[in-house]
Amino acid sequence: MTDILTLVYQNGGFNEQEMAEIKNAHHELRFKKGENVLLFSGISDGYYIVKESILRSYVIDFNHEEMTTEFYCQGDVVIEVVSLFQQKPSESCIQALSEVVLYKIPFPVFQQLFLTLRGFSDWGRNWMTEELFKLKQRHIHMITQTAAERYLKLGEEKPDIIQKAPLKHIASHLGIKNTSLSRLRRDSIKKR
Amino acid sequence: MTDILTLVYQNGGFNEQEMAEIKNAHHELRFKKGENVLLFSGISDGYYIVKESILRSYVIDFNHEEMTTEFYCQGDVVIEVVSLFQQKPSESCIQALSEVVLYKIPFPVFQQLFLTLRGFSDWGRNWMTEELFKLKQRHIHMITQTAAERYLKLGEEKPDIIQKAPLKHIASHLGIKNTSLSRLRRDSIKKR
DNA sequence: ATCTAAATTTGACTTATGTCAATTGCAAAT
DNA sequence: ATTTGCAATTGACATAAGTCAAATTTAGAT
Repeated sequence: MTDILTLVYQNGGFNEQEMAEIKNAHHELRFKKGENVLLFSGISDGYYIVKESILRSYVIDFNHEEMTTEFYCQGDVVIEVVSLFQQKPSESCIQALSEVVLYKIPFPVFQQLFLTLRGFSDWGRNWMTEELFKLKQRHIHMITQTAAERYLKLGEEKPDIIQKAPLKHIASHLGIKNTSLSRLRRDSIKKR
Repeated sequence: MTDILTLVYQNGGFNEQEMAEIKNAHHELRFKKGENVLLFSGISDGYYIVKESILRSYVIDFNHEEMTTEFYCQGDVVIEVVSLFQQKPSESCIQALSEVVLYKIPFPVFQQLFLTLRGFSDWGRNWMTEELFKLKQRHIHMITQTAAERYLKLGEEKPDIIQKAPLKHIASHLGIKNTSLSRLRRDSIKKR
């Protein structure tokens, strides 16, 4: 099995020594189901990558309901961008959806890498660029596709989530109510 | 009247000399109504800031319809992020909604600034960070608020747009059909 | 293993927004 | 000033998703 960190950084254009330096900056960390990697109003203490299992990030919306804004699977970078880069209180909460294993770079080490390894800040900017692109795409999908189409799409992109995450979190992430997703699932099974 | 560029860069922590260097990198440029600052599949040739009037950026969605993804008003930074930073063909098109005056930094100059002025790349990262935050907020609003609420919000944040942009563009930006926005406007006037 | 609370499912009904088609308004080009 | 075509409005009806409440299933705690 190829190691996750190699996959994550493979397109950064790092040489062997740089790659080793980056990898060494990470250490493994576990969270139990339901534990929080980052709390509301907490200040991000580092940068994480998912080694195993799934997490979600959520906010409390204007109707005082939880809304899942992101799911994280193996290989995903787990960041609350504003809180990490500007060291401000987080607007969202990041939570393990089951026993989870992460790689962490603590903030001071992260900052150091950013300053000393030119390629690392480039890598970071590219990551942000892609993130912006994905958010724009998501917005387009939200507007132009039905909930059923969005559900199928999530299933293709993150099959783990469809299988393992609780229905209510998937529903809020898709922008529909639990009841609607429940019916959606029933009906899409019927069709087959 | 305070000059736009001062406002745009005031929180970047630049000293006077740096500020002057940045400002000097810009030059003024005009576009006529309907002209494109960036075309589909074009490669971004620089970075723009709105001096006067309004623009929009749009994509062609899965139903082969135009969808306005962003409006730009005075002081806004006009970028197609992926195309600028990765010099890839643009997925969207940026268009002047009337006679428009922009400040431009041509790509090579932009890149130079990025490399030589430490604070400029920091400024860029902060801009991206905020952009990511805004996109997430927009997503939350799209899910939790009604079209009428989103319309009012746009009116508060970008009153210029509500007044000057064509209804159909506002509608597609809000994620509703022209007909629905037309009715929305009628009904909200009635209420008063 | 049992109990309890939370998550999911389902039914009946409501609401926001979409669809389609006809009409009117308006602005650019001649 | 007149024409022409796109933009906006409106009516009648359709549909996706929401609401509320009850029934059932599931997972955690004891």
